[in-house]
Amino acid sequence: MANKNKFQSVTGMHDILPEDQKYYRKIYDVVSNIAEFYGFGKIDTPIVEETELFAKGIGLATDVVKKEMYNLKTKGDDSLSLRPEWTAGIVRSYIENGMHSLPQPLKLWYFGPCYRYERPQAGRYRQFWQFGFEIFGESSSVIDAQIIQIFYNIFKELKLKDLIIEINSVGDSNCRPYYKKLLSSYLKSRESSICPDCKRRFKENVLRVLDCKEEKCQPIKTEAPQILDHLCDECHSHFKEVLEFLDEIELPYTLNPYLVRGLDYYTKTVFELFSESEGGCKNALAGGGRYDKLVKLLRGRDTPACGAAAGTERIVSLMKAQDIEGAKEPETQIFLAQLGSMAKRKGLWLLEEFRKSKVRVAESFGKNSLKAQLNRADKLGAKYTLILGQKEALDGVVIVRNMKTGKQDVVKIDEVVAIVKKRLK
RNA sequence: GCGGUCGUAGUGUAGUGGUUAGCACAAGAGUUUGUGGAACUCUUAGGGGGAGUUCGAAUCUCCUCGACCGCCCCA
Repeated sequence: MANKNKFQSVTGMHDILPEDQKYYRKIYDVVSNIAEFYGFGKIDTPIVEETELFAKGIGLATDVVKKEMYNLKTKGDDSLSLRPEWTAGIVRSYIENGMHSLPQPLKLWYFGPCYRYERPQAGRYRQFWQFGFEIFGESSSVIDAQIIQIFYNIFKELKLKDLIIEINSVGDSNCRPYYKKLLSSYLKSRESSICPDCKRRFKENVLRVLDCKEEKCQPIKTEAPQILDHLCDECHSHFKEVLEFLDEIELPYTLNPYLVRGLDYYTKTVFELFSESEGGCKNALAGGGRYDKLVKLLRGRDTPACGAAAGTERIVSLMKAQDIEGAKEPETQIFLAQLGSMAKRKGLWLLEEFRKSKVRVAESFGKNSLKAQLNRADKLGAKYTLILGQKEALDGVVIVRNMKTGKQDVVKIDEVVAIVKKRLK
């Protein structure tokens, strides 16, 4: 503990305060509207799953599973993990709930926190919110394009600038093993000239060498055999079709033959979305792809699937950097000020009358000075302040003060709701 | 897991070995106790934590915690 007298949030996790909620709400609104339009059903899965689900689904050798999971043991000696991403859990749910017997393709979306034990950094947290879309039971390439389109549309609707899609194909079990061999033998011949990290990658996950940013590895990457040249017929035509769809809907993409993702379950299409604007966040805003083998791997029926996820914190920070507004806060138009205990009681009652008529009224019942209450009303930007004092309470009236002009009218307390409603129009 | 920068009231900052640790904003109370947006007064509240050096540490050293930024990896 950093300070024995104070608690603080744990490393890499932070509060989302009221002032930031508008960004999250805006994102949620846009995402849920789009999900609804495209016919996705919302799903929530538990934050905790069996460790083995992730190990098997994401891949034992991946960094996410090997060193970034929050693992815990229960009293019953079960090994559980906080979800580092949603897909494995959703696939589990798809299988467990027999969703294969629902009309296919089955479309699901989600929005919620994930956990990864990593070093916190720009756009990276140990607790972070992801939203994502998954489509099960459809192998057609049009689905891949549609998933990309959905994410592009979400970002477009959020007014994020300079969006770019990077796309690649990582092949499938027919062609990827062969390509890996090819790449390995190529790299073996150049092993002396690659960076130390790549030497390690070469052993652990050859494909990741393609992702290296080291200067000295670039020429080696350029001359390396590219997976796109070695896709099997099926993967090749699938990928070609995806690109044709993207051309058709005029999405700005670039082929990135070096794009390989860190989760093992991908087959065929993989992609990431970025914003290339100033304040340049090199982090992907969203990433995903096709995972045709995952459902079967997790002991379900052989079911093709495709999906992607986006990082909410990264989007929020980009929105701030690009001066994009969050969801609009409701305005405070009416403030109810009271003086004296009798007025306070009447005020409590009057507030309920307003609530029943769906008129938002702010108040500060805890304050006793009228001055302080008017001050608050002013700061909240109220158009009218209703003043209810001892005198008014006795007479059954309320003073309606126009905050702009300072003009005040005395109206009957039974009519004030209707009168205020009228004035606000 | 590895490297770099940093850590003073709620926020933003000043102060480089001895100061009542200063300022601004915010918050709260008030200036004829029933009238806001100005001014003024007052109040709340501070050197991340722990050790060490020293007569004396916010200031120097070490450890630790945290934040930010890279690497790795990812959303």
